[in-house]
Amino acid sequence: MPKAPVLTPQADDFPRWYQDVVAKAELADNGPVRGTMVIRPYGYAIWERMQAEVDARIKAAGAQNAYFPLFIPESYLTREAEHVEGFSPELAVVTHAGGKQLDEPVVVRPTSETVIGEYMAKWIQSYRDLPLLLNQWANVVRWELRPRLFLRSSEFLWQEGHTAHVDHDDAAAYAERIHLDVYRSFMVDVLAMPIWVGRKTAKERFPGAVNTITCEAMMRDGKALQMGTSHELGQNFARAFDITFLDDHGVQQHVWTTSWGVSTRMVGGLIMAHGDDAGLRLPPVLAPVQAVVLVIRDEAGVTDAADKLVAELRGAGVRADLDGRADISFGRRATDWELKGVPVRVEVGPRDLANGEVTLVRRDTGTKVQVPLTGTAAAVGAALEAAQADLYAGALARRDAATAEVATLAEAHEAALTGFAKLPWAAVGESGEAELAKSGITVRCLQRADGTLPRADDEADLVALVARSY
RNA sequence: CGGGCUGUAGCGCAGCUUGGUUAGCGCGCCUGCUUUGGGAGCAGGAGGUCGCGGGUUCGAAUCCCGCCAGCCCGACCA
Repeated sequence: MPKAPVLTPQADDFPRWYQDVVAKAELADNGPVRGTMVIRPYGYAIWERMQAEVDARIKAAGAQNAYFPLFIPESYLTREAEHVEGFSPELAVVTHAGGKQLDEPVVVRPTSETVIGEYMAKWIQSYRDLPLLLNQWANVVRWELRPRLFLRSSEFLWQEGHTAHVDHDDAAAYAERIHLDVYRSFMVDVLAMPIWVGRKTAKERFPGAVNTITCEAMMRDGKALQMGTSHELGQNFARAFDITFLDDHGVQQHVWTTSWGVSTRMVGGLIMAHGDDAGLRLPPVLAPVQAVVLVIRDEAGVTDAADKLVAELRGAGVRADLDGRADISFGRRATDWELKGVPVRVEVGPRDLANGEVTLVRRDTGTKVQVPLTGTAAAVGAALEAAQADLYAGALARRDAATAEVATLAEAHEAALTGFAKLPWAAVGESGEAELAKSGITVRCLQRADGTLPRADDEADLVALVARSY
């Protein structure tokens, strides 16, 4: 009899598989308040790696980090009509504090356009103060009825950028720049995830935005996940918060603002885009631990050799850790590292050492090769590079195989059972969008025929990408 | 908010129909010995207000009533 699988196989029950991975790879736990999430050290290490990579890109795009308060006066939210309408169902509101009822209730930020707008108004006087490019790393609260760890929780962690510009074109260009140079670059180069970049339909747009650009990724069950968004807010918030500047002709004008964010949801996306029946598969560029050196048995100088290997790998710039827990069976430890998705395992045992070699195992492919002890660092480096490329190629192949180009709504329905459908936006329209919604299918984004970003909803010959989504 | 289901050890469950010893099983946990090249084996051990409250009964995890909580499906979201 074969052993029971470590995880529920994806093909049996994908959501169950997801929960199993989150639990067994020790990524997160449910918090005591329904919908809240405890991020465990390994899950948080993944998030910290994401933060580091995204933060560096944000700074390269010229934005600076700052921090705004968790509590926002309720009145701020109500100043922008669409914004308050969009968020009010999921607001957590503090009515009592300091032992008494508050004169004005305070909301826990669901996003910070409003507070930041208030301060932009204070700080911006002249066109010389523009553009103002701010970002903050923070937690936000959006009360959720149907929570799922990482994908949808009542409190989550994210980065939210908020910028102000002299005119529409500068704002639009910056929102697009962030989307491509920060988000797409990060998702493709670090997460090894292919994504569609497109424009949200009016129905799917951020409350208060005039345009929302999205990164849409496909999970291994064929469903879509929105991995990040950038919004052009036009002058909506500038008017609501009176953010004005004196232009170079001495004329007072409202600024044009943008906002953009990615969250801990990306951890969920990463799990579901790459994970397999043995657990997580982390792309090497992201992985908190890129290589684990595993002592098979602590005899004949094996531990010493393993220690040296770890030091050598670290010297070569590899994030390497030692697993010298020789009191736990080899098989158990091997499965644990597979669950955690560590890209490369270097196994060292007496037999290897006797031959002057080590066993190198790739997590993504499962391939095992013997390499000379003296060439380990180089072999690990090569394996990491190959794994990064192969994970991307695999995800891209799966996505393209599960994306059908169709012509009609009926065909789109069919295709969305297993993946994405691409069809002319003209064949969908707002009525078609409502029709699809009845089956739980949404228009993920609109693209031009060549895959580039549309400048307007009513451009001719736009293509709609539709799918079921998380 | 409407419909369906479930509450028994950290997790997953059996037991309930037909009330009756000390409430079991798997995983996990602790101790010891033997193990360690794919989730170890054996032996011993710890761990429970059976969701909560009431009722029926000599006796309730089991039957009855009420409550509470959670899960799944229909309107929104990073």
